[in-house]
Amino acid sequence: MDGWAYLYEILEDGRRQILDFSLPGALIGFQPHAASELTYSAQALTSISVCSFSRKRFNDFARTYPEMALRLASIAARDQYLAFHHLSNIGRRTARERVANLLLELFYRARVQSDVAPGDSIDMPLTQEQIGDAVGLTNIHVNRMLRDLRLAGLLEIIPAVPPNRGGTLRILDPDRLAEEAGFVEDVVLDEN
Amino acid sequence: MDGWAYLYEILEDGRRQILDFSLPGALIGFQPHAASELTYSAQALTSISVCSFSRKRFNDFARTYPEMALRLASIAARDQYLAFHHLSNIGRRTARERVANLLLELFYRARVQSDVAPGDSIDMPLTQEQIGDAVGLTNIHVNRMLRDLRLAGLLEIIPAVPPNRGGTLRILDPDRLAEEAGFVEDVVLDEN
DNA sequence: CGATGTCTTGAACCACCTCAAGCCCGGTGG
DNA sequence: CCACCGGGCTTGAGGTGGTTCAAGACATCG
Repeated sequence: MDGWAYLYEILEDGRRQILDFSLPGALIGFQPHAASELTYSAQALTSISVCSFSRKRFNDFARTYPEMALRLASIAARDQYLAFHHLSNIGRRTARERVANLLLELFYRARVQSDVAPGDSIDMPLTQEQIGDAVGLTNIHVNRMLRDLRLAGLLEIIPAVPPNRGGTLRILDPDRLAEEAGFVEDVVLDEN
Repeated sequence: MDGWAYLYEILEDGRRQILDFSLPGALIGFQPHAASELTYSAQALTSISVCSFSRKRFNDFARTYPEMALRLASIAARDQYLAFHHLSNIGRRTARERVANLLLELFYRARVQSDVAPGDSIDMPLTQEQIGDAVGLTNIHVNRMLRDLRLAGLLEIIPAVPPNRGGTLRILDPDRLAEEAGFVEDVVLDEN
């Protein structure tokens, strides 16, 4: 309902992949076939407030209100769609494109759910290491890419310090950045 | 209902990312919010037979049979789960691990839906370039990794030649390969 | 029999990683 | 108040995993 979190998976040897970021309105942990355990988990980036459901009662509810179940399927499909875009991003783009793409995505996603003027800045409580783990890069290389993007006059980013402090992103030239990153805005459309 | 296909996305400049492989039983193209266009498409790898639904009638059907809608949500959630694993694979694993992981995943997925004995070989009508596009590598490097895995006595793979001809994969030592790839079998559980 | 597409291998290159050092800042304890 | 510490940012230098370029082999197809 409020705040940011991220979903991640840790590999055997400690490597971490961030799978998605959860902004207000997100549905996480939905897994109808109760048999299997989830192999990924979630971590809050800010103070967050959530609304939790009992899995069983949630399923019963969906069964009696099919419109609800369809909506559920719709949300899952959209999340999968987003995951597909992350796949293309990580699998086939350069480091620079990857971070630009991620930042644009977060920028627009943050904007749809809380009206922010274009060119404005948003709260983005991410550390460079987290950005790296989301796009498959080293924190160090993320740092260099951010520097380059900053020097190119495309964005301003002020770092997040750990205990809930700050972290701000301002996209100075959304169109040019989107051009460079091959970013398409529709990816991020509202889940309605 | 029969045959293999893959879902893929083409970037502006022609780079291709394969997002998922569709085996018999898969549900593809489900996108309830009819507004937006899909930015990815599908391509058959073999002769396939499919069963198609009108989107509207499908939604109506789900509305009257809520159990069906829930099942839909369940499938979508599972597909998302799979996409997450692909993200970890591409984002955080080495080339060798990536191809090993993909081959193991396909091997087990092919096995659950058509009973194949363990250690047996399966039809796998993939070209090395397609493997590369699925795991974010060059066809050339995929070739080297396959050679290494073959020389390590982990698998045998015979290539697929384009018009529906052949393509076979035999995993010689599934456990050792899974160990090396960090592969967990549950990922691939039946969608029931 | 040439054309096409894939597999295969070598050699050179480069994008990104690893290692290492220094900085800044906020928090903590003396 | 200051010394210290930890975590994140920043930058440099060197190494490497994977790419790019190039060439050849082998099958299938018309």
